[in-house]
Amino acid sequence: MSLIETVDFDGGEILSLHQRILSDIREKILSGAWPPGHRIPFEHELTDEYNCSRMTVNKALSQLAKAGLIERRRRSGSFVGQPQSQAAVLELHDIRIEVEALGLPYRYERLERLKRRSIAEDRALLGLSAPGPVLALEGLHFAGERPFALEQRLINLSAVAEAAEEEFLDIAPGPWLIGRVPWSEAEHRIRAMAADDTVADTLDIDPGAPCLVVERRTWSAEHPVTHVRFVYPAESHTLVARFTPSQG
Amino acid sequence: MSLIETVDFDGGEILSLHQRILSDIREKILSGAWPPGHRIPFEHELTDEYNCSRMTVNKALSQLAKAGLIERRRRSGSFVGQPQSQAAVLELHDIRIEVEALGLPYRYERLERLKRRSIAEDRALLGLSAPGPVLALEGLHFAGERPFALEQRLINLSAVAEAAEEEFLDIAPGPWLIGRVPWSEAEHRIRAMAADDTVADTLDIDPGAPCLVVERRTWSAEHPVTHVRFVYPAESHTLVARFTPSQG
DNA sequence: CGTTTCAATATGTATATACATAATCGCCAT
DNA sequence: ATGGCGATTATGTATATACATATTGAAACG
Repeated sequence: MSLIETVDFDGGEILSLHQRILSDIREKILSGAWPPGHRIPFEHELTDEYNCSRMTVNKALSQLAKAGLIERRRRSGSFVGQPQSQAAVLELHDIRIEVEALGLPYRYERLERLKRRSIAEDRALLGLSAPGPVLALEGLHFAGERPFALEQRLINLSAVAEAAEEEFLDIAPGPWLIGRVPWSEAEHRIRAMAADDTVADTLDIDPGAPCLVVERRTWSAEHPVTHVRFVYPAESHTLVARFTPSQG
Repeated sequence: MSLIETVDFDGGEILSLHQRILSDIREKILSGAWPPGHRIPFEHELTDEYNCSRMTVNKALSQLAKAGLIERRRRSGSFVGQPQSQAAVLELHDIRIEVEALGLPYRYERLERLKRRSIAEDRALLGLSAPGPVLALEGLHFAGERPFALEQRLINLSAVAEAAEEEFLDIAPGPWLIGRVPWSEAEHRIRAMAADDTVADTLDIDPGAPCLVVERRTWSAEHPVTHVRFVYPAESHTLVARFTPSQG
């Protein structure tokens, strides 16, 4: 028999001790068996219960604490936390993937491409303080024959110089940027908007029709990279977000 | 001098070794110094660099791996991951807090309250398979004198029996439920919608005006608890979501 | 009676060690 | 060549131990 035991139980899943402690406690909390405020067993008690070292218990509890499920207090013990503010994780996929998930053929078409020195509006959208070259793009994502989303994008050419050479005729800027910009932070704004005449015409919907607007500002290493606005006709799109007390 | 050293540097922040390794590596990845695919030093190399034990390095790297910043491969080493699909964290606050953040007085008013045996539509919204008692509520959240959001809610009375006794005259069901339902999972759907005549009248906007709709389904311990639909006039509300490569 | 001090306690961080396991590399026999 | 085999290597998981640190509760003191 090995020194490190793995336990085969229930569904036949193999869990490490660490994971078993984690899921046991999580289950107790999520089921309500241990309500908010309840003191969970001390580390040394769990050490006995699971017949393992304190380090193993400690790692599991620290993880639960980081996930916000429990709160740890020196000298007092660990307590089930109060359910915090609703925070949901929103997965924002590439539009190609969304369209193909619907079983429809995807196509991107460039409508406009303009290189210019940033005007005040560009700088506001990108969060730039000084003027510099930007690329303004407008394009349309199709699902089959129907417009699926309108994309209006600004790229900060000081941050992504190579973009100046790219035509973006039928490759969308999103996928192009991923892979070229290493890792980034982003801020998203989601709102509803009535289609103005131009947007309505482009998306082939009625003027004034409701649209879902998703705006994203992206930074890489503190430098503004891009600002993009996606406009979806209301019928074409629902964002789905999930909240599960972190599996952390 | 203590055995466990803490290091005081830069901004004067005290970081544990563990945290220092974490933030050093994160910085290298986010700055692009170590691009995606780059092999980061082996554990034993970092052990030398930071003059600490492998366990400490291992904990830090495992954490980065769980956060998705790096990918670990046995026998090969650890590598900077490809920036994954955009996932953003959406904080969905209580409406009272949102309104008060705007500096406006908040008020909730019940419009309707109906206890009934679930009809098919209720069960579809709640995700119930068998019929049972539900409470259907409709209420209006005010910011000052103006309607801020319309709330249409179903509560599964089999899961939250006490709700049957509550009038919800001027206390919103959201805050009431928090604290009574221990920990929960939720699914959110966000979309744009045109106000129909009833909604327009209630929210005091034009029929057909765009609205942002946020629907939330909540479970606790696998049991459906509540379904709620918030309808915001487009002007009144923007959701903000942030994505930062996990600090995990 | 209030305050100060101190020991006890539970968690926080780190070490050295041990063994497990998956993947890869090179060797060898076919 | 090539297909299998074993050694090597880097990570994965767990242990026992040590010392740090915040907090509490009780004892000692003015």
